[in-house]
Amino acid sequence: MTEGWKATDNRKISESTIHRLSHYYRTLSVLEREDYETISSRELARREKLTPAQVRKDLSFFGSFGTRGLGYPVKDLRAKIANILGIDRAWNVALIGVGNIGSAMVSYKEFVKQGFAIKLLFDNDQRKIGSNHKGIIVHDMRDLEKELKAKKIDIVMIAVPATVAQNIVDDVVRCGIRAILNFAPVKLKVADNVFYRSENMAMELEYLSFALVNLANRSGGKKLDKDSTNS
Amino acid sequence: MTEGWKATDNRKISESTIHRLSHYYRTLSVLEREDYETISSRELARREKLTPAQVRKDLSFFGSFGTRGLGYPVKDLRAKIANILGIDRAWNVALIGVGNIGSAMVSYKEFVKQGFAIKLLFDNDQRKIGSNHKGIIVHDMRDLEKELKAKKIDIVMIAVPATVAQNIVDDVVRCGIRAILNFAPVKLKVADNVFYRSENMAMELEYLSFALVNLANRSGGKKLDKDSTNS
DNA sequence: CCTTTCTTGTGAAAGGTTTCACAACACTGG
DNA sequence: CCAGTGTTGTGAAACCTTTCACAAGAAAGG
Repeated sequence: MTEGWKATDNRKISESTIHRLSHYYRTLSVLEREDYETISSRELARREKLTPAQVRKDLSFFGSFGTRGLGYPVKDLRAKIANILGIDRAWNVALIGVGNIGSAMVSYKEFVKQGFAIKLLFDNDQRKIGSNHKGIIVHDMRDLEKELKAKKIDIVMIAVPATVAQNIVDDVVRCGIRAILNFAPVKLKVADNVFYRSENMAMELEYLSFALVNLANRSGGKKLDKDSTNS
Repeated sequence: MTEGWKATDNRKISESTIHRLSHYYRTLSVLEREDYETISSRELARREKLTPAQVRKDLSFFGSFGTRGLGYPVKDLRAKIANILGIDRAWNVALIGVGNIGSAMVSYKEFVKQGFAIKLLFDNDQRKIGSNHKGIIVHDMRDLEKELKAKKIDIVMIAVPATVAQNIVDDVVRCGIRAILNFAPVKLKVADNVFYRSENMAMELEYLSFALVNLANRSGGKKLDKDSTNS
């Protein structure tokens, strides 16, 4: 399951729209703290380095939240986006693989802040099983199904070596999990009724490397923002 | 600087193409280890869950590497992609912020494997400065410019709290760095002659959350792969 | 050397996303 | 209650990416 939801009126909602919504949400949180009452698409776009039309189109997939002549009510819009993204509730997350990256994720405060609580840890290293990370006990992989069910886990994060990641994701899917975030540097195959995302840090560095090589070769080629729409 | 390079004949190369190249590179590495001589776009596409046309089009931006009737020579194509991505050389990377995520990155083997060597660490916590992580000394942020120049750093990774990330990225750019990978959960503003990428784990979870909510609401809407092209 | 089979490379078509442009509406001030 | 200004919501246009479809070339087998 890669992409492809429909708005109320059947227009297709792209992955990019969802990611921008996440950004709007963060910006609106800041604005709310700064006591803004309303914000225009123009100002929101300026802060996000987008066009005002883009902002309006993104929001329009989900309804009309603004007032002509005035803009969008900051507080309401933020709540509405939280609802659309599903982060107005608590999600139970399990993490498999308590290595370097896994440990970092346990301590990562941004997750909790957005409603993602890591409730379960797994590893198959006997030395780690039973140990305590930030108050969470590391369980044996053999208890996977039992524990996932008991703790009502919604989302599983996978931070294991690339070589075993596919086996583990297969197990996880077999336990009925429908949403997986993968940190192993491999592309995993999942049934298409499972939501799957992958975070690949090395690939982002490769993109930068490509950019640097092309910058050096041509020493030009830079793309300017076309649509600053500064106020 | 966000996107926008041109192929030899001026066709535009998209971000997606570069990311797919990274994937092809990994698959070709596996194939080479398994002693494959050649691979067809059809087979490569099957492994990547893409269409053969997509694979051929991606490669065609950079030249014609295949032989009609035969396919692509695995070894040569891998080398060629490594060259396109710029990972056929060593890049010097510095990491700022030796907290949870920073520490994980220091130990992340995939970087070294792809030619990205972390050569420098920075922090502004006096307790961390001078300490040793995997053989690399943590430097004071005050020595930023001196050390970046001395170690000929190409790429800087930023793993500091969101609140200070913008200041740090400004400093880094002032030191002449042109490529930045950000792990802080904020969108940073950089001049458009700087290559910038951001890794935001919380945003990926939000995408999964959105997917789960929409799955629950509609219980349908899944998108099947259209183009399996199985052999 | 000819026929068959295979697979690339690529214009053209289809499909998707972003931007434009403007009608519709809301508020303000006279 | 009307004119002026500001901003949304949205079809249509522009732009970008993917897929199709096929000519061109390569190998194999007679």
